[in-house]
Amino acid sequence: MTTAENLAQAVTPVVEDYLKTIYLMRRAHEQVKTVSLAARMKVKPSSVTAMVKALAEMGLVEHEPYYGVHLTANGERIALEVIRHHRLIELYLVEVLGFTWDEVHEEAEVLEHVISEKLEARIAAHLGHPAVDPHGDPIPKLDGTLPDTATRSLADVPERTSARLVRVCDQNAERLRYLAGLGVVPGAEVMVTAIAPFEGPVSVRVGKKIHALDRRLAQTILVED
Amino acid sequence: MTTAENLAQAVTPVVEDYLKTIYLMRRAHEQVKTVSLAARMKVKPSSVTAMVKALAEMGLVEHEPYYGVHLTANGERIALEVIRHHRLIELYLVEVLGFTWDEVHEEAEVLEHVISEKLEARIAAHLGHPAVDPHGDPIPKLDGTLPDTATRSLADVPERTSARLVRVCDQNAERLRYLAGLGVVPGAEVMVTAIAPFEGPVSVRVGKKIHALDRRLAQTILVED
DNA sequence: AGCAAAGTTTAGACCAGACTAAATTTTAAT
DNA sequence: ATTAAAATTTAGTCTGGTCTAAACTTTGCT
Repeated sequence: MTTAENLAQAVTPVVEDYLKTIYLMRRAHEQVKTVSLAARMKVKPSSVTAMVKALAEMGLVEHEPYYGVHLTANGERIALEVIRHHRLIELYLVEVLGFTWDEVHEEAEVLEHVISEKLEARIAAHLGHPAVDPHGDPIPKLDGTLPDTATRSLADVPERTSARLVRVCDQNAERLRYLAGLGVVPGAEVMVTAIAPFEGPVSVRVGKKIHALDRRLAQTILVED
Repeated sequence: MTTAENLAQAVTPVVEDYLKTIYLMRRAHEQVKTVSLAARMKVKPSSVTAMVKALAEMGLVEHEPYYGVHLTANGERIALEVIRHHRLIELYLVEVLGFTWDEVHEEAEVLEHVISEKLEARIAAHLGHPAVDPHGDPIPKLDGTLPDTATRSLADVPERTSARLVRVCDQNAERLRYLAGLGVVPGAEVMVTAIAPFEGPVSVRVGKKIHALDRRLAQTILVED
């Protein structure tokens, strides 16, 4: 505080969104560069340049041009808080208010920025301090830690092997409805019956039916290790 | 749509707040003039001038300088929607998540602008389509109507008469906690034991205890007709 | 090593919504 | 009828966040 950092800016919803996105991209082992961040945030690269500069001045990120952005401890704390809000809200909407898993992302996307810590606490308590949201995404703990979930995808399961689904890393509503229709949801027990060559589809048996899933889609579906 | 009104602006949270405030002030029979609206919105009068001009261009209000602002049909529709959100959220927080009535106003103040119509519907259904919020404030119906509640206040009840409390028109958290501590909440049955002269306090018996309430406070407490 | 493509930043504009300070208009009190 | 006080508006500035267009830097391919 000896330096002239008194000019601290506000952590607005937009700032929270940038931090959240940076966190999630790094977590997914993507490079967080101006262009890729712009694509994720649906803004132009020049807007990212300006915002990253502001975030750096707030002490929330560090930026190495042409290399990437990463969060400081403060930035990460905020990102995890927002992600915790998001995932708690998603689960609450499904468990308590009867939403389906394809409906909750958009709703949580705005609510995550405006709920108080008190409301967050009540929601968490009401849900019994859950570990994962309806998509199987882990919910950051209050202490700012985020446990890892499985990293093995359905496309990595050997043919003729069973696996229990734990997570679906996709927030497209139509695909989520499609998967739910097939019974492909966290918790389901499935058998991989075939994996076509040349990046072809992955066939799985759910109950008595067999469904062929596009390889890229199968890669977003994670199974228990 | 033949005129050049295609330049329609967005109904932002700030716009919603102005409309809501204008509605509530008129409903309370207050004049809605630049200065009084500025005081309510906690902005400077010049900001109100600018915003009222914008609202008028959007067709949401009409403004007669030195006389007052009033809502158009469209403006009123939006105002009532926001008030419906606000009051449903307040009740939900109390009934489902264990909030107290003094905690919910601030929370609802931001949530009211961001919940979807779907979430509003789920909340209303979950609560059984309630008529009033925790303060006894009526909840606007889906059809855009807002039933009146009682208009007689505790200060209008004759001495040595009983009355049932139906509404507390105060959103100050400390006063609400104070009143709750006395048992002065909607639904309570009280007896007015004395009304002091010269705008003096109103004494009420709640259960076995007698409490003296400031006249202005008593006037915010409405009783059944 | 040279050069095009890709990535990044700068410069300048815009919008919403607030502000201050100054001007203007209306009201109300003598 | 005058005039002081109150109310309102105008003019210009600021901030956060976006944009386009143009410039600049790095990377990577031949």
